[in-house]
Amino acid sequence: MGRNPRCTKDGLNKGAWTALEDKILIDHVKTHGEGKWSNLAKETGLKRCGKSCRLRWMNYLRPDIKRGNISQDEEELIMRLHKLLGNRWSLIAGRLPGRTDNEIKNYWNSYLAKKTQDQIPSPKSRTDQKKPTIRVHHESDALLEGKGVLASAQQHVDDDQIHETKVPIFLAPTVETNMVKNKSSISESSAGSPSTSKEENMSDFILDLSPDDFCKMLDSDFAKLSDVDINELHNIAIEDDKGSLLVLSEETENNGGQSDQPNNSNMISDFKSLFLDTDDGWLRDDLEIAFSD
DNA sequence: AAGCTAAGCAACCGCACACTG
DNA sequence: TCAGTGTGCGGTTGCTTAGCT
Repeated sequence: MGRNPRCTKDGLNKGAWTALEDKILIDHVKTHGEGKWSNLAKETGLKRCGKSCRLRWMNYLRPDIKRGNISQDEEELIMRLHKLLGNRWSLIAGRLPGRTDNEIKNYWNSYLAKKTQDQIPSPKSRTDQKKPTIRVHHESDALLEGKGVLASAQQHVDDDQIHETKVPIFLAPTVETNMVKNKSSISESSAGSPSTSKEENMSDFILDLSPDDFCKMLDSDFAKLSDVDINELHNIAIEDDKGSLLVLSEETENNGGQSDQPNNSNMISDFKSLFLDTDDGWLRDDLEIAFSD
C-alpha cells in the first residue's frame, strides 16, 4: 500500500515506511516521548523529515490506534459531526478514540461523501436505499441496510456554512419536542432545494452557536459529562456567545407563549441523540454512564 | 488469463498557527 | 515586534489491489 520510495531529495527518504524505520521511530518515541520530530530524525539517523515522522506515528504507529472497519456507530457519529463541523477532521477524530483524522478523511472521501449525496434526492430513496457494496474487511458491515438514523443529516448543509458566524446544529427527528424550528435557516441550508413538509419535519431545529463555542463543546470529554451541570449544558445549547437567548424567545412568540422551555430530560435526550442514537457501542455506553443520573 | 477500472489508503504538500529568542 | 522554527491540519496524490469484462 501507499507509495514506493522514490524521491531522495535532500537525502531524505520518501514513500512507504519500512519495518526497520517503523521500529526505530517506535523505539525513539517510547524512550523520549512524542514531539521534537525534527530532532528525532536527526538523533535516530532516520532519513525522514520531522513531518513525515510525526505523520507516521500519529496515523499508524501510535499504540492506541484502532485498526479495522469503521463501525456503524462510528459511521453515524462521523456523519453527524461532519454535518456540524464540515471537513474539520481532527475535531471529528477527537470524538472517535483510536481513529485518526487521516483515516476518517479517507473514509469520508471514499464512501460517506457519496452516501450523503445519495441520501439527498428523494424521500423514497432515503428510506429504501441500501448501502452500496464497498470493499471492506468484513463484508457484512458493508452490506448492512441503511437505518435512516441520520434523518437529521438529510438536510444538506454547504461546507461554506462552517465558515459563517454561526454554526447550525441539526438534531435528530426525535428531538423536535418543544424546540422551535428556524425555518429561514433551514431553507438556506438546504442548498436551494425546496423542502417538503416531510423534510421540514426532518430538519428539526437549529441552534445558533459560534464556532468557537461549539468547538469548546466538542473539546470537552463527553465521557465525563456526568460532571457537567446539566443547567450549564442547557445554557450552552440555547444561548449565543453573548449569553442572550436565541431561539426560545422566538419560540415563545411564535407559539403564543404556549411552549415551555426545554426541560432537562429533553435536553439530555436531545444531546444524546445529537451524537449517537444507537443500541450499543462504546460511545453509547459512555453516554449511558454520563447521563445515568 | 489479461487488461481495465475504481476503491482504499498511506503518504506528501502547502498553508496556518503557536512558540521562542 | 519580528523572524525563524516546529507542529498541526486539510487537501491531494499516486500506488496497490480487488472486481469486472
